[in-house]
Amino acid sequence: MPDKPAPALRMTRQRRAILEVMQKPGQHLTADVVYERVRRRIPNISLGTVYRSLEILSRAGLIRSLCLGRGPRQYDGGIHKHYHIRCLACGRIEDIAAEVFPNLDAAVRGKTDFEILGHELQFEGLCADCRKSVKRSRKRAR
Amino acid sequence: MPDKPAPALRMTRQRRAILEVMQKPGQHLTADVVYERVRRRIPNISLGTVYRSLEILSRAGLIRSLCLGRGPRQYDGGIHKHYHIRCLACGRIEDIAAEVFPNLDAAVRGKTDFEILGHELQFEGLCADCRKSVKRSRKRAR
DNA sequence: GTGGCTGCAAAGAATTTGCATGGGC
DNA sequence: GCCCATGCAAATTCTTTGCAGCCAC
Repeated sequence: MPDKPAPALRMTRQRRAILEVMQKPGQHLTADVVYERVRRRIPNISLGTVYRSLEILSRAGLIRSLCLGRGPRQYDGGIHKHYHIRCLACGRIEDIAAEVFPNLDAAVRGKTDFEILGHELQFEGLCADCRKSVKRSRKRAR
Repeated sequence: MPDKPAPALRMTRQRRAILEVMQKPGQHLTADVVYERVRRRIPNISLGTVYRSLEILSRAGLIRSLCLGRGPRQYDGGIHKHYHIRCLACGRIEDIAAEVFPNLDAAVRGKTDFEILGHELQFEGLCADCRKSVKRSRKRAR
C-alpha cells in the first residue's frame, strides 16, 4: 500500500469566507444558507464549492457537521459546543441549556483504536405539544 | 387550535416484515437495504412504502434513525443500544465496545420542556490509518 | 364502512462530479 | 510551475409525494 501523504489544506479566499460565516457560535447552517451568506462577499462562488469546502473543513476539524433529524445536513462553527434534543413525534429540534459532559471522551478512550477528539450527543424525547396529544390518545383508548 | 388526536398505528403486513428485518441487533441498514431484504418476503413492496414505514416506526420509537457521517440515513432495530465513532478524516464508522451511559438522560431531565426518552451519541476522532497519515504529514512539514 | 396504508411512478431535494481554467504555495 | 481548488452545469443519489385502489381495525 503506497503512502498517502495527507493533502495540504489550501486557505483560499472562498474557504476563508466560509470559515468566517461559520464563526458566529450557536448556529446550525445548511449548505444552502452558507452559500447565500458567503455570496454577499463572493457573489460568484458556486454551490459546489460550498459543499466541497464544508466537507473538507469538517474533515480538518475546523467546523462540525451535524445531522439533526430530518432535512439537510447542518454545519456548526463548533466554538461553543452544545447538545440538542429532538422530538420523536414531530421532529422539532431544540438546543439544550446544559453544559457539555467533558468526561465522555475519556470514558471511551482506550476502548477503540481511534484517537478520540470529541463527540456529538443528541437527546430524543417528546416535546410538550406532542406529549399532550399522546396523553389525549391514551385517555381515548381506555 | 383543534385537537389533533394521535393517529393509530396500523400493523400491516409490510410494517411487520420491516420490523422483523430490523430485529437483528447491531446492524445499521439504509432504506435501500431494508427494501431489498423485505422484498424477499413481499416482492412487490414499494420503496416509497419502506421510506414511509421507517419514518413512522422511528417516530413511534420502535426503531432508531441514525445519521452516521456521510451517505444515506441508516436505521437500527434499537434493541441493543450502542455508540459509534466516526473518523473525521476518512468517514469510517465503527461501533464502540462500551456500555451505554444510563445517567445522561437523567442529567438533562428538567433542563427542558421535553420528556427525555433516550439519546444518540457518536464520538469523533481519527482512525489508526488516518492518524498515521497525519503524523507523516506533520513530520514532512518540519 | 372508513380512514389510514400501499403500489406506482414521477417529482423534488440534496449532494456529488467532470472538466477546463484559475490561483495558492 | 505544479496541483489543488474553483465555477459551471449536468448527473446522481436520496427521499418525498399525488393518486386511486386496498385493507386493518
